[in-house]
Amino acid sequence: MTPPKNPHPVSPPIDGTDRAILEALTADGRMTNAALAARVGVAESTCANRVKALRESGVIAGISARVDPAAVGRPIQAVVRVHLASHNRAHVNELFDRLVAIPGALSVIHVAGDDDFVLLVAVPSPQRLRDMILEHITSHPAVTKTETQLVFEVRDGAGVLGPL
Amino acid sequence: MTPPKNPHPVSPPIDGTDRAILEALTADGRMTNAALAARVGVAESTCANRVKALRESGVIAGISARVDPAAVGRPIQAVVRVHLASHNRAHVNELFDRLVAIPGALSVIHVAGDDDFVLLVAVPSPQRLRDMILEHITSHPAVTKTETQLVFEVRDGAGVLGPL
DNA sequence: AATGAAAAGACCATAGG
DNA sequence: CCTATGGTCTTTTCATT
Repeated sequence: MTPPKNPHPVSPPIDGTDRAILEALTADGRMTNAALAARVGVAESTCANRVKALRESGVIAGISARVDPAAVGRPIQAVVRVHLASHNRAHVNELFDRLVAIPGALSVIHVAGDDDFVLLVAVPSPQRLRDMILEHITSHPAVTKTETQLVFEVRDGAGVLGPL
Repeated sequence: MTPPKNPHPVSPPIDGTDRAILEALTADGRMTNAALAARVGVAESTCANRVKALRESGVIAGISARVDPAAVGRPIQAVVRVHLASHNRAHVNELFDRLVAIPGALSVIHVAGDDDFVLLVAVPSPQRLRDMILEHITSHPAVTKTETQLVFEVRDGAGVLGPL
């Protein structure tokens, strides 16, 4: 008999090579496979296979460009916290769908606690922030209250690859 | 005499082609230059030049892999809101530096409003969330209070390229 | 699984319209 | 801004260990 399998069908165990690949591609997602292989110390073909496996298993959710909101006409950012009256499942899902579709929404988080949703949005001006909240958020019947905080600065954190 | 120059050294105006490039690279940051050129309808040389300019001017802040936190041992996420006693500049900056260095910190936002910082963190377990907050946040002398909300789900928003 | 080597493909710089 | 052409670097595939 083989020993018990990893209970997770996806996400095969991540070894040191995989972690090094993830670190490198987090820093520079367009690094060539050749450079990546050299950096992590495996053959190019091996490296290419690892990356493919990491993408197919979803460990790498995607490789994408990060666009500076200010450079495309949205210099103001805000955190908007949304409270709901009804936690009815259909209402929550429907609102979630609406929130992610708001132009300028960067991310939408459904949370447990004081609030129900926390949004990060980027807008052209404070006036447009007000319009956005009134039109897309408080207008929804399930929303009882929003609290908005102007963003001074966003910084990426240390990320997910450090020590557990 | 040449006509007056664009006053902005960085961020030259973004035209439709640039927007299309940004959209494509946001969806797939590893698209080849040839594929990108075909998609946006310009010559490959033009496309390569546009992309280079967008990167150098900072409109494209970077191209990087997004790693699924759950796949690397951090299945629990939380939003942590941090209140400060002192808004002394040196204290704020020092705390900001500490917060971004916390292992598992995904992003740290300095805001104006009820809170001073809003963090998104990914941790291995609720116990480790508690440890993280006690050790790295509430232990700081300027922090008076934190409020933590468990994350049910994070979704990317429509992003920054839609209509203004 | 990992490797090395060879064929196919992508990229960059250059020059000219 | 487009086309075109080299030369160089990369990716991909496959037989081998």
